Amino acid sequence: MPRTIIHIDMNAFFASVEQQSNPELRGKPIAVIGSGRTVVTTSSYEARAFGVKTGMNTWEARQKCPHLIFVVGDNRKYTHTSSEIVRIFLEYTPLVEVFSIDEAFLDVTGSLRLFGSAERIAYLIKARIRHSFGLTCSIGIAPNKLLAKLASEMQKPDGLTVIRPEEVSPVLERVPIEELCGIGSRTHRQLALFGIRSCGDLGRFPVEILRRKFGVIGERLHCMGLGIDDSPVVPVEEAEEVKSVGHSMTLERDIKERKDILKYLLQLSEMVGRRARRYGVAGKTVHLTVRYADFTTFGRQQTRKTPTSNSEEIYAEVVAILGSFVLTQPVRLLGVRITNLCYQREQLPLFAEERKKALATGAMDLVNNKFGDFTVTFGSILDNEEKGSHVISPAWRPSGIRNVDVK
DNA sequence: TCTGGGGTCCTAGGACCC
DNA sequence: TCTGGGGTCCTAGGACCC
Repeated sequence: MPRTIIHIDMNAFFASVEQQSNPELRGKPIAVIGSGRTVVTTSSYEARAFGVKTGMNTWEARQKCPHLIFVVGDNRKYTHTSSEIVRIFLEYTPLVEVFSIDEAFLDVTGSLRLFGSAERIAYLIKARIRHSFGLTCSIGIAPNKLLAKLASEMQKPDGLTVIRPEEVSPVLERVPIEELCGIGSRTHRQLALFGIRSCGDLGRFPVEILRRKFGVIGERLHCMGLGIDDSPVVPVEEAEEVKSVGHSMTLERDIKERKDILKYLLQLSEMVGRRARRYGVAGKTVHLTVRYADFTTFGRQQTRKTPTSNSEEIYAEVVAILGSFVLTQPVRLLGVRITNLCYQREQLPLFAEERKKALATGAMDLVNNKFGDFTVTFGSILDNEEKGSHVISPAWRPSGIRNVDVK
């Protein structure tokens, strides 16, 4: 049974939302940033014309575009708008997968008869989003998620691209492999060593060699080259439960004093514990992440006898982990995460209620459950002068990171 | 003023038990 | 005394996504 999948990608989402909420910003080059040591999260198309890109630091962005306007991001605004947009999607199919705050997959196979065609649904959605929010999006229509996402990338902004089943092979023949979702810079480079450049090349390449080189990923790569993807569109209420909860922060300045480090670790432990308790989860394993001034990053973890969501217990584990090795450089970033999660619904009836409510109320809660925790307030921990950047990015691709080849 | 923060999945090696 | 193998859990790190 062939499916029809729509992928919707909001154009310059955060920047466009800001331009809509503040008319003075419309038509101008703006960049949404976090606070502290931060990078450009999203830039408006006017700014992109000057070469301002996601991931640039503010200094570099200013060099590219001297009259660039910096706007500190407001996650609440973005999650709210995102929720409202998902509400629109749900009017066309119940099968909506919220892929990120500005992207979604819709399986409209069962809605075609009612609305006429996938293109018509796409036009209706575009019109609704433009009318209600003044925002544009790029839409891809294809027989599966892999190809729908590829299609939506093809025309920006405000595009609509259809890849019909009979067009799959000829289209893939000329698409570079790095355009596919799932092929990052490392895999791209490894495949290039085999002389594989286009999806066509990838599909023709012997699968055994891919399997030997990449393990289970090899199989998947082969299918991707052929445009095969059977993964279903998973509505949020059927999505798997989260597997880890964590927070990290890049500090305003690199620090080496143990007491300063502990201060931030307490704050991070509290943030993690609080969120875990709200989700009704407890973790058996506690992870500490450290990034040094020179950007080398490593982690240490410790598994407890019993799971915990208690901030003090998490903090105690983190302190123990920190004591188990020697810091050799000033610290740039600290992170705390719990994994090996147990769900404690029976102990937290409130959570069950919230979950039920979430399922009933729809889009708003769905999105908030997935992305709504951006605005963490740290009640008891107030003396840390920096809170880091809490603007999450819809798409950040490292531009200047030095990758060291393994072999 | 070089380089964020939230996740998932996979691999590989070691400990430990039967 | 020696010689395996399977299974599971744990740890560290890497690749990928937004």
